[in-house]
Amino acid sequence: MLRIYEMQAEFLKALAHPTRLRIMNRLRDEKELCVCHILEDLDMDQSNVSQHLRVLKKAGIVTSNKHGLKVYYKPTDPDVYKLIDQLGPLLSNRLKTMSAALRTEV
Amino acid sequence: MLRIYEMQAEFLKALAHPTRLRIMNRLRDEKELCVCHILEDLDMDQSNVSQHLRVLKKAGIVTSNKHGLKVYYKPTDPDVYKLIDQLGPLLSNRLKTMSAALRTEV
DNA sequence: TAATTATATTAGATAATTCTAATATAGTAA
DNA sequence: TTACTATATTAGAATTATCTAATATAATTA
Repeated sequence: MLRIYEMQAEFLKALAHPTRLRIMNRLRDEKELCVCHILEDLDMDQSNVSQHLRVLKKAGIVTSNKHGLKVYYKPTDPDVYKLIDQLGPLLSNRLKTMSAALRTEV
Repeated sequence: MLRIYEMQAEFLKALAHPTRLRIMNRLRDEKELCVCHILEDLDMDQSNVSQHLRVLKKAGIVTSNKHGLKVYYKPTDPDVYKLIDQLGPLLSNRLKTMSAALRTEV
């Protein structure tokens, strides 16, 4: 029995959080980034960010490796940004449609 | 204050469910499809499917219109499939990486 | 009007996610 | 060894998502 939709849903769910999308955006174009630098941009609890990184890692979206005390994260597959970058046009189209609908309904 | 990551996350979250991905796949290449036909493929409770359709609609991913008793759904923006179709390669790459890792570790 | 059909909504139970706070671990340096 | 630093884990509370079952609504037909 194929569970492709389950796998797709798990992947999307792992991405579908503002903090995790922020982390992924921070990792864009970076070879890799240590947690200490990821933390800098986020202004969030260290343990919370650590938990979000775990979610991304469990879904296979990022990988990590340790050098000394520091742990470096990077996207497993840079193609994940092709997916993320589809969101921009989709959302702006949606806003356009909504505002057009507002205009005609008023 | 920009909430772009929140909007992106909401959109992804609305897609991130096996049943909703199944529905979206069913709607692919269709001009529009009535709930009765969507139900056919899913073998699920009618009210459950109706609730999933509501989630998709609230996120702006599908739109609906009523003709008589029937309600027809279609994707708001066909470009949503560009995003969905990125999942295939990402997941198969992930599987490849995992099976390679297994081979070297045994 | 009454019955039927297609779909939506509600209520409530269960499960999953998220956050905060506290604590644990692993590596480094004194 | 002890202290310190970077990161991870755990526990528990609060929130959100999901499913099932029951009911409601709106359009159609008899």
